[in-house]
Amino acid sequence: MRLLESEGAAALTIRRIAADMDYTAPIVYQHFANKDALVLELVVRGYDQLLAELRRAGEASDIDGRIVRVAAQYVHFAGEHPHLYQAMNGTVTDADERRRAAAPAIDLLTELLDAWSHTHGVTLSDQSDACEILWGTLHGMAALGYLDTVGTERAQRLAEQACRTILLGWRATGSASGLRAGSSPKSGT
Amino acid sequence: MRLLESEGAAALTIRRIAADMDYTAPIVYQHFANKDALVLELVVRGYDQLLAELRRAGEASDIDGRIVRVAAQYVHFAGEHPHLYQAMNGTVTDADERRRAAAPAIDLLTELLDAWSHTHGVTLSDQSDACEILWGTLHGMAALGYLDTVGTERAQRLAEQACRTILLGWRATGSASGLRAGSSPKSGT
DNA sequence: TAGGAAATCTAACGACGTTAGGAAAGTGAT
DNA sequence: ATCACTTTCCTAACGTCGTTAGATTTCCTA
Repeated sequence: MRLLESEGAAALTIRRIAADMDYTAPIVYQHFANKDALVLELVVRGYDQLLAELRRAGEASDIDGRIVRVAAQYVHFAGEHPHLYQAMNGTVTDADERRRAAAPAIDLLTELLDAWSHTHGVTLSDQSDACEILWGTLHGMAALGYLDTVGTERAQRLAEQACRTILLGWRATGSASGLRAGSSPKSGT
Repeated sequence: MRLLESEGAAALTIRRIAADMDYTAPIVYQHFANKDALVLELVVRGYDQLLAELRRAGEASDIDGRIVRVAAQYVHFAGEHPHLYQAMNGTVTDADERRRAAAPAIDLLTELLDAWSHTHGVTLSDQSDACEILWGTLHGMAALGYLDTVGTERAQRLAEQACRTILLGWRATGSASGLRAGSSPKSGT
């Protein structure tokens, strides 16, 4: 993990891992069936850490603030651990195992959305759809952060903004009718 | 390109590329400085094709429909060309070059958003922020499509839904006041 | 037809993931 | 202390990768 985070995926070599512990390459295969299994372990631990940080960020009082702060923390994590995050979402470990590793974090989002819809009296058309949208958006903003033209801090801001916008949009759809294209937006029931 | 799309990035080998054209490996280096440059060329062509498809999808009449259809087409492209799309967003080609390749497609989004805000009389707090959010969201939904639990069709639907929700949210923020919160304390702009 | 230029191949280097088989080191009983 | 046995670790190798140097072939021109 130390090697991955400090020198990137390209440096994460079986021989290099072994050498950093004063061993030779074959020793690694006594602990992992192959390199993919090793990377998967790193990915799982990455999601564990991410989950812990998201939980801590979701301890605010009001539900909207909690969601927004979780979103910001997600992008912050991606910015702090770029190589790890890219391994967590890369093509080395297949999609199914990644999803399984991410499940608890997604559950956290589901809980937050549940509380949110309950608090605001908004029934989302599909709870699971809403969760996926939020999850996907966070990943999208995190990916933006790696572009030189965006950067982590702005990506974090964008995540908060996107989050607030989506929540607002859901409240608008939830409250039926809502906006009118003209000039005076009356908020209908 | 044919090899990448049909057999994936793992099969995209210099020797394999050469063999498929009845040549040997060194010949490839007369056309590309190294493998990264070759992959970059594929990425650029991928963005060209994506841009063309997005343009075609953005020919509907009403502006909201155009944006939503572009969003769906983006995710559709990612689903139709998974290996190419993953190369376009992978870590092999660095972020700066990817951004440059994606620029025209992002410009298209900017134009659409411009027309949208003009049509609805909504002035977005930051045009460029809005564009990045939309762009990032599309990527997020596309990434979701690769999960077994989501799939391309649902990801496409989610993209349309996320798109509509965000637009609705922007109209709500743009029209000030908008919804009455009822009780929730929310952070201002 | 000879000679130079262009095109292409063979062979190799170092590094990779991975495996097989042997050396070394500890452990227990005699 | 010596033997057998198990555990631990390393050396050596295989095939593949990206990449480069040098030889070889092919082709055009004078």
